[in-house]
Amino acid sequence: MPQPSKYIKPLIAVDCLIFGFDNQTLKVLLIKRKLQPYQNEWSLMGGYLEGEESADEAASRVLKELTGREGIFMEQIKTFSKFDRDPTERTISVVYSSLIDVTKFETQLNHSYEAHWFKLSEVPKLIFDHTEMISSGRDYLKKKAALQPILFELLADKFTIPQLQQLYEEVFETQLDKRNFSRKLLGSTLLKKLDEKDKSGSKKGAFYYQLDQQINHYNFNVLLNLAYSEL
Amino acid sequence: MPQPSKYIKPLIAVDCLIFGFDNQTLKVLLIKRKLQPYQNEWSLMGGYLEGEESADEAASRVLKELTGREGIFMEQIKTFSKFDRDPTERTISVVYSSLIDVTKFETQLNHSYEAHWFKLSEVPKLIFDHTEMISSGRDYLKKKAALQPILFELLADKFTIPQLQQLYEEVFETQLDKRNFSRKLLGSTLLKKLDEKDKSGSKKGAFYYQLDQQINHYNFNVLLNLAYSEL
DNA sequence: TTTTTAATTGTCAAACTTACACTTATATTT
DNA sequence: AAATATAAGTGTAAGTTTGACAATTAAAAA
Repeated sequence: MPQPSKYIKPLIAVDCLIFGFDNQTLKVLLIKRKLQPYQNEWSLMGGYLEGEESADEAASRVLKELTGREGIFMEQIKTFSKFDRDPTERTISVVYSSLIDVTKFETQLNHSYEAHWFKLSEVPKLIFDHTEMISSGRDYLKKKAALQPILFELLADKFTIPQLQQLYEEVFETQLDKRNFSRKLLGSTLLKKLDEKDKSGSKKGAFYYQLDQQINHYNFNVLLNLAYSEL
Repeated sequence: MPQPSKYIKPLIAVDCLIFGFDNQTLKVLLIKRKLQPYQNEWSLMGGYLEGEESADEAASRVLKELTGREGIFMEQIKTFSKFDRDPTERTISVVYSSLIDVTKFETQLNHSYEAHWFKLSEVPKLIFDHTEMISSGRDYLKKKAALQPILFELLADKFTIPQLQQLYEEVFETQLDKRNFSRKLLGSTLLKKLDEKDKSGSKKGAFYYQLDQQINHYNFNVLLNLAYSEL
């Protein structure tokens, strides 16, 4: 049994890195910090572990507090533990990343946090090590998305091929040829074409697609080859 | 500023998941726990955060304590935080994974820990959630190795193509065709052939190779294609 | 009817993957 | 000294995928 004198017992925080896509740009959701010190500075949405909560549970709670929703895609990214990362009190923070469809949440956000979506290139100065958290999360997203079809979490149920391509271009910070892109995606058995068109982006309109149920039968190769040159 | 009453302040542990390869099998290094309770049960090598240490620093210290070495490849994998994961006292554990060359460390191990290498298929019952830690780490290793040439950390400076193939087969739990394997690897500009042969594995002997300095120019495609079908 | 805009689709050459089996170097055995 | 045993090392052809490239189409707007 450890001796209390030698071992530290810090506060445990969870911070939520929330990625969103508005069919144009990849964004992160930031809030104005409510606590002193650094009150009203921009930061990730966060909170402290309470009672018998695990970090996963705390992150779900914190995420629900901001978005009003449960069951949002969420993954643990990394734990930050430098001694003086929070000058107020020794705190270790477990960072989670969520992917959400911006349009679905625009109206539901808890307004008391003054949350705002920022383009990744326009993220303001953040408190503590939150800037580093974002770059860890961005890196994680690239690698994860190279191996699994998770970027669909950022899209609405129905989406168009051009929207999907734009998303991949944003995440991997690259340009893709649209002929090759749609050949790959449509050849993947991943997508189901709908009869409906999205007319918002062009006069001709682009057909909507949905993720096909059987994402199991999916051929990972498709995404790998899209992505590997950008990692 | 958080109120001490509402928020928890647990002990912070680090646990080291140490992978090794003996040119045959992928293994993990386990120790006999020294602390009560569960004394003498098998577990990952671990320790508690002390003083102003970050988790990275604590993990390095713990790893050095067991192996006698510094500068070993090490990465943070995941943080485990379930309420009752340690029934003794609320403890949150940050798990790290290391890759080491078994032969290099066989003799240097700190014997007071009674460390032992176990095949992944023969890991005994472990304390707490350490079994889950191993499976998280194994999963992480696959994904990481699919995107980056890290498995060389598990080999000696000099290694043969058959050894390397055996390692990839172990990590990805698959069989690979040796003609295709060597064609890919030798075509990658990743390896430099030496004049020396390893005669231990066969009568003919296999030429040694080394990692070429310029791992930057490396073509990730090589590893991706080796790996994607196994993820 | 014409214009404008973005969506959609095809081809060809090059590179890569997969499947498959014989030859070679060396130690060991006879 | 010759024969044998063992794992290392190597080649090829067919099929598939990639990457580079531009014309056509649908529909709204002028």
